[in-house]
Amino acid sequence: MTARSSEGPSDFVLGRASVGSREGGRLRVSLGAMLRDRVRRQIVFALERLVSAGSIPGSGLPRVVVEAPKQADHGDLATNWAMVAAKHVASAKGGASNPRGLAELVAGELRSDPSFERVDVAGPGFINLALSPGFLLDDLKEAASSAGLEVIEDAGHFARPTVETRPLSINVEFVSVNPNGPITIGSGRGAAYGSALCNVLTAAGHRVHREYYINDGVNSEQMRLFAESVRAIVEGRPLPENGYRGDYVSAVAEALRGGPALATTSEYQSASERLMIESQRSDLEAFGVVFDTWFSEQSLHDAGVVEQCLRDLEAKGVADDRPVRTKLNLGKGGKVDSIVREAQTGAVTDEGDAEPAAQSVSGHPPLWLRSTLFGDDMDRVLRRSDGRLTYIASDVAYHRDKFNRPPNADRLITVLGPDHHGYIGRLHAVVAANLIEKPSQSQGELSDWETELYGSASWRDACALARKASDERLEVQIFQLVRFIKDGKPAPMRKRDGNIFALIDLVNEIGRTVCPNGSQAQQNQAGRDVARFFYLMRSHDTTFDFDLDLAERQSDENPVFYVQYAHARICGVLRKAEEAVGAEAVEPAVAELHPKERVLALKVLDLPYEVQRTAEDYSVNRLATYSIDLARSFHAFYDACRVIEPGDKPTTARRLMLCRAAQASLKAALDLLGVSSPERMERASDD
RNA sequence: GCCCCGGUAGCUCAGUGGAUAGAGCAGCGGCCUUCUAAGCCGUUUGUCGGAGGUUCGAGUCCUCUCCGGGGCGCCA
Repeated sequence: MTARSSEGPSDFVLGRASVGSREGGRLRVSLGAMLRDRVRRQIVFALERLVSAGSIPGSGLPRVVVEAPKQADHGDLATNWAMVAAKHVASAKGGASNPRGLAELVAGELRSDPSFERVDVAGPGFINLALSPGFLLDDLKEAASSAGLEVIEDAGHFARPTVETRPLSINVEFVSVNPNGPITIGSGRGAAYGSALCNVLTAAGHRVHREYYINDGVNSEQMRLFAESVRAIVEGRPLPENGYRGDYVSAVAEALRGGPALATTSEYQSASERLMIESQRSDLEAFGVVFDTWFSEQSLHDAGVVEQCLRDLEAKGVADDRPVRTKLNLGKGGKVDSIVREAQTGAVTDEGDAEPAAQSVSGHPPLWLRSTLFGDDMDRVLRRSDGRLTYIASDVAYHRDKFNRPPNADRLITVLGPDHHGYIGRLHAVVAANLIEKPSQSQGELSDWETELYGSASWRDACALARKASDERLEVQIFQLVRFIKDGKPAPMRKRDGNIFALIDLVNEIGRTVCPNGSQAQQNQAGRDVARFFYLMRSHDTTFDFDLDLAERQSDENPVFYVQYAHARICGVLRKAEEAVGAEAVEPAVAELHPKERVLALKVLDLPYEVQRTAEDYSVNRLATYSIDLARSFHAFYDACRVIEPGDKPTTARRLMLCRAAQASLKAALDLLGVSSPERMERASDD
């Protein structure tokens, strides 16, 4: 998050803050949503008083940013405002002003505010704040009476004061593999990431649509080969070259053998696809991933919209069948050095050998998407010379559909695996080609390569504008490779039959190991919890090692259990309190907090902030880190502070409130990750 | 060649332009008559790959560079 310098007082002063507003009769303050905003508001009030008194100028002041200091003895929260503001104040007054002096001025004002227990100026000009217990308890009360995720859904409204966000309609497409095999442990990362991302975006107030794009185009090479493999097995013939093999292929063949007779490969294709899609759906569900829409690529062809889209692109001048392909020679930083036009003399077979045009199946030249107009490094084929349409031809229609179909997505997020990295430029070109408008008048010099590629400044600018629009509306998130570690060494990703391990097998294996005496359902839950947490622990943007040895350990070192155990412990305390104290209403003691209580309270109240940031940068792993931190804070508190003290009911009431708040935050964080929050965890008393 | 990701403690990794860079694991030493010890507390560990730059301040931003992983099809 960047601190924006402001134009005037209206910005540095409250901005659009609306803390504690009511909307629809529902109190929006929850989970301390933005404890930081409440603090920020108090600081802004102090600054306003200083402005009124003429101590500081009333304009040109920077925005107040509240941050958490790394060192605990630097207080609960801090602001660097004085350091940033010093130069503005100095120039406004035409004299020197040092950050520390300015900080002292503001600190003096803040000391009269009962929200703060202590206000210190430190280092080069930080203002360190220790919050008063009453201030913290107000927020904890809200959090304690909340019910986890339900409340977090309001977090987006709180986000507004700090960052301007408006609720968007977001379509998130993830997993989207061919229906030619089970969901693999590789796709598992995308499944975990995509589903958790959707949870977070929802929590931040957006309307989210979860979508799976079924790559079932009848022209797909892989799908045809898959169908031919299944057919070969059913008909007892040898597999085609590079055909599909493995248990699941036989299983599909077996299932089809029992059904109505199939005559053609395309009948085999649609029948086996249906079976695979059903199996993928059930595997994903076992992994806690559910989609709103399963969108069939083939349905676009069937409806004729792909052909229509191609005609539209030709009319717009971004697709044509001239026998030439443009490539961009890119220099450092993606700058275009020069362009190359390659004459396309004929069709290229699957083996990559060029054939004379006369021998190509149809004799037609291919239809090109001129994606280089939008910065892609080479033009892409939409219709092959044999007349068949490519995958990106469907993508043109698919993206148009995603934008135009209700609820009319404001933004598309597409989650892709590392092998699709090269696809980003193409996708943006596809969207830009859809969005391009007629060029208007424009001026400016054209470079050599621009002259060759665009011919005119107005066309160049129209293409650049379309690409910009595409960048704003489509966000491609690439997740990186996962490496599985077993016995301390990288484990093979493939089984003996050559297929990548299935996600469902990973879930089952972990479940069985971790929960040997559990029921099928318990094992599935445990396997899912561990697998999801591990997938989400690390940034999706980094290759990471999935440590199977650690994942399958049913104990202390396993971070999943560490976090879940904290939740179970809280539930245990609350159950005990029910018996010991009952429903007796006692006002929580507003008194000196134990240091561990304070740390826990601050961590609990940090959740909405974490959710907000995660919804901004899509770094879902942050919530896994947060849940571990929160669990740690709780365990430390639990060990240091007795909660149920029959002789001290006010303190008991306060600590129970803290427990309930911690429970709400912890459960919410786990819910967002798609991991369960057990109310009890019994240690398996064995060996 | 170009693009993407990474390089932080012995290992796996967090880290929001801020103060003395943090966890977990591994190692060592303590703590259950007490709300669940799947827990807690203490202790050891750093040329943040390297070089410049931007500024009050850089692990974080920019440029260059070295090393590792991945990607560059009329496949998806």
